[in-house]
Amino acid sequence: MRIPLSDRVGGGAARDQVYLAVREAIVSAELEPGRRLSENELADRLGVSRTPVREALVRLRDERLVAIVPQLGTFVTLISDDAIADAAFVREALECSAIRLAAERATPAALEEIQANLVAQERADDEGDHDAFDVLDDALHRKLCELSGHEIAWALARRANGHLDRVRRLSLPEPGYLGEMIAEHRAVVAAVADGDPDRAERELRHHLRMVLSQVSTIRDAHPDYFEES
Amino acid sequence: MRIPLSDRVGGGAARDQVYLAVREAIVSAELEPGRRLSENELADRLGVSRTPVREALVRLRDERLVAIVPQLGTFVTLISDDAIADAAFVREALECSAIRLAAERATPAALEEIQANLVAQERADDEGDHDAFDVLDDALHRKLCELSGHEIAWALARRANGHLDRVRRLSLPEPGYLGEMIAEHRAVVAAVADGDPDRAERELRHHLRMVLSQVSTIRDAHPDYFEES
DNA sequence: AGCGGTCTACTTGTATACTAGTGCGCATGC
DNA sequence: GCATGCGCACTAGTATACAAGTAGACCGCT
Repeated sequence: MRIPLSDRVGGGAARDQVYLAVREAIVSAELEPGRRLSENELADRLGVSRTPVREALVRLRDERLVAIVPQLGTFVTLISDDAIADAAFVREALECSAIRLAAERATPAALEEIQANLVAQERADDEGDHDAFDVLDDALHRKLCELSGHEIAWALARRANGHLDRVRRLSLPEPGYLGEMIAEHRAVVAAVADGDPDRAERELRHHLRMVLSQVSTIRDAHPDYFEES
Repeated sequence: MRIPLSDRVGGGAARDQVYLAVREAIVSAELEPGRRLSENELADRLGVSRTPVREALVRLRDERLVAIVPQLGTFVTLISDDAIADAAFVREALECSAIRLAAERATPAALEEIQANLVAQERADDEGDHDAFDVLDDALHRKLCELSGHEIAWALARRANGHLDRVRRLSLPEPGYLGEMIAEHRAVVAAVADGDPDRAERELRHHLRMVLSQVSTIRDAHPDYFEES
């Protein structure tokens, strides 16, 4: 079982790879909400020992994606309205604060990079590549946070965003949905380019709340994934 | 060395106690910035094994209070202007968003509890009990976040706040400083009680920025604690 | 048949053993 | 005396062993 580090795919340590793998599995609902996990099973499946698995699970617990019950088991948390509301609140607070600064500090070079991202989003839309769009979406929001000088805003928002990410990944986008998202992105970016913090914040807040509108749809499609409130 | 759990003071697991103990030691500068830590030494000192120590250190790394360098050592981070700015940004974003909701949702019962806290703050000021004031200060901010319905705002703000906490704890308050703080607290609470989100946010933002004014003082007193920028 | 106690198999929490790698010091050669 | 190279002691990362506790199945009793 002792595998040299160099044989492991990816650059990071075992703990980080376990974290990424399990998080992706949870967010994509490959590990469905409510499912019971076992540190031993995960360790076997990923070819590592329990130690890095445990450290990864602790991080996921901080994100409320798993619940660890001593002497009983570890479970994928059910999607909860409270957790979704908290995630939305945190993300809105952090990103909207960040974008105000971004609007004041944006440089032409950065804006050019962002424009290229928007073009790529449209290409992903044309090709119907939903996964590529998600990656570009994240990259755009991250870039906007970077512009504020507080990259930590994105890191925290992302970490708080687990429950919302699950909703996003579960949703099968209706035709035209991506186009709508891109239009909102453009509106936000335009306000930043104009150096208008108030408008940028308003547009972003509107944009961030669009995702919430999908929650009820997903809830209807997968009631067993949700916590009863 | 195998100590039964019941013999350990406090209610939490070993990992949590290690976390609290080490965090307190760092924030109070008992473990001074730049100091090298050793998992083995900490484990011996606290009477536990390396495992819970490691898990605690990972959490502290997330808060940027320690830096873990593989195969080399773990170090208490130097206080950094960037980290302070990030902490202030995050705290301002989260708490100011929360207090807007708090101003809309505050109940008479909660306001009464907050008033009692303010009275206790004044008693602490009279008695010159700075530690008690810090506890009450935290309790007040936490309560205001709770009122918003997003307790997570306080949890995240606190976790992001490590570098600022160190500054706060290092500062020897000048006479009248606590009185000023209490006056600002009263102004914030009054705006919340009036149900005025805009004023509450403005007052809180002003209040949160006061702590920053102490940074340069501390930097002059302990230049070796700071990262050169 | 229905109920109750025990026992097993599994869980996480903690402790310890081992691996790979780094820096520092000391000894050796110049 | 000084520079260089080797070795030791210590580090964090990972693997494994042990401890404590829970749920559920199963067997015996009423």
